[in-house]
Amino acid sequence: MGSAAQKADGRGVAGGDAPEPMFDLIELLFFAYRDFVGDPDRLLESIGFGRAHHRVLHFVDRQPGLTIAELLDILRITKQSLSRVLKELLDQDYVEQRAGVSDRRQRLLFPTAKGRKLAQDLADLQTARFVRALSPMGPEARAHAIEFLLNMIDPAEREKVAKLVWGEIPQLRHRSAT
Amino acid sequence: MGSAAQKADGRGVAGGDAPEPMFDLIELLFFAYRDFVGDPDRLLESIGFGRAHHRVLHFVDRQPGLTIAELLDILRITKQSLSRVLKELLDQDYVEQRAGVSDRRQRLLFPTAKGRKLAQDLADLQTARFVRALSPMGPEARAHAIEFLLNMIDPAEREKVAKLVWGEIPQLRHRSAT
DNA sequence: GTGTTATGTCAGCTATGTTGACATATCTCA
DNA sequence: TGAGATATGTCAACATAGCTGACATAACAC
Repeated sequence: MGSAAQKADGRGVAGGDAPEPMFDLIELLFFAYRDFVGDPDRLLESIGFGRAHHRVLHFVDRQPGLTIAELLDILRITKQSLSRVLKELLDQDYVEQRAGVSDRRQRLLFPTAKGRKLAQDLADLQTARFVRALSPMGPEARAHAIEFLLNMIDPAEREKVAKLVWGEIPQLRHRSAT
Repeated sequence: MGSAAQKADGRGVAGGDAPEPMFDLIELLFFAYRDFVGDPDRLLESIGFGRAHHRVLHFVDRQPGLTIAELLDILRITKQSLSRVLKELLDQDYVEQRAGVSDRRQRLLFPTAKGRKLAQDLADLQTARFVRALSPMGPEARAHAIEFLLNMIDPAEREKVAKLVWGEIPQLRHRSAT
């Protein structure tokens, strides 16, 4: 870390201690995330939806044809939690189901035109915030933010997330290993 | 944005449209935040606490002598929500109250030794994740992450957050206004 | 001494997660 | 072809953490 090597509390004298707590990053990430979800929250509330609906719609929009099992794996919630929210999205024509082609037990999820519109509006709100955050920074700011956020994810999850985000991994992005 | 100026859907022909959705940043922030709070969640669960307890303890630990009103303002929750969680922290000796000195209606909140220990353990978990994320990146990665996250916060809130995080604002950090 | 403020508390509601148990349709494979 | 595994649905009950509204108390301010 930068400076601050001296401290007067009970630790940090010598030996393998924890590094200085990064209170700034901890708190900034807390507030940044709150505002990041705040924009969508307001729009969703106006149509009687919540964050849970947002997550489901987002991933269905991004991965049309997603199965229930895949969605549960991405969201890491139980099927009972998912079903309440998904039922509302289906009933109100934001999402539709079709039977799987090779396996007719599967329910493939697709956004309707109405669902794609809402998903796009929500993504636009969040994108606008990223644009406002990054535009006053250097040209590499976006790449740095992507690398930083990817590195914040559990290493065991990164490949799965990268596949979900970019399809089939863009180019192995570790400045690390060497 | 990098490339991708052509698109085939119904928009983006000309005129002041929204920019391309930044799905990568949207999803990476979602997963990064989930893992960021996942470490504390597991520790908290082992002692019967939840995220709400974490937030309260964190800010009491960081701002000893915080009043109820100030805490409500930081967390943006109602006093009824706060009171349930705070009561448990008080009952179990993680936090203690003292009457305000100049205004005895106020309840000043302080962490106990036990509370400081827990707050530190939680902060250490989150700090370790930041260290793992930043160490394979360049020496300026931390400063970039701080600037990025601060810029993600609502402009109207930034000064308040900066004061909370650094005390009295370090040095005006806008590469933006030129 | 009256009105405002800081806080506490009771009661009930909502959103979103959980577990456990069981039902149904479909697939797979011996 | 039939038995077992799999994908999904559903019922019921519960937990956490937010909310609103109403009312109480103590201490401050003028």
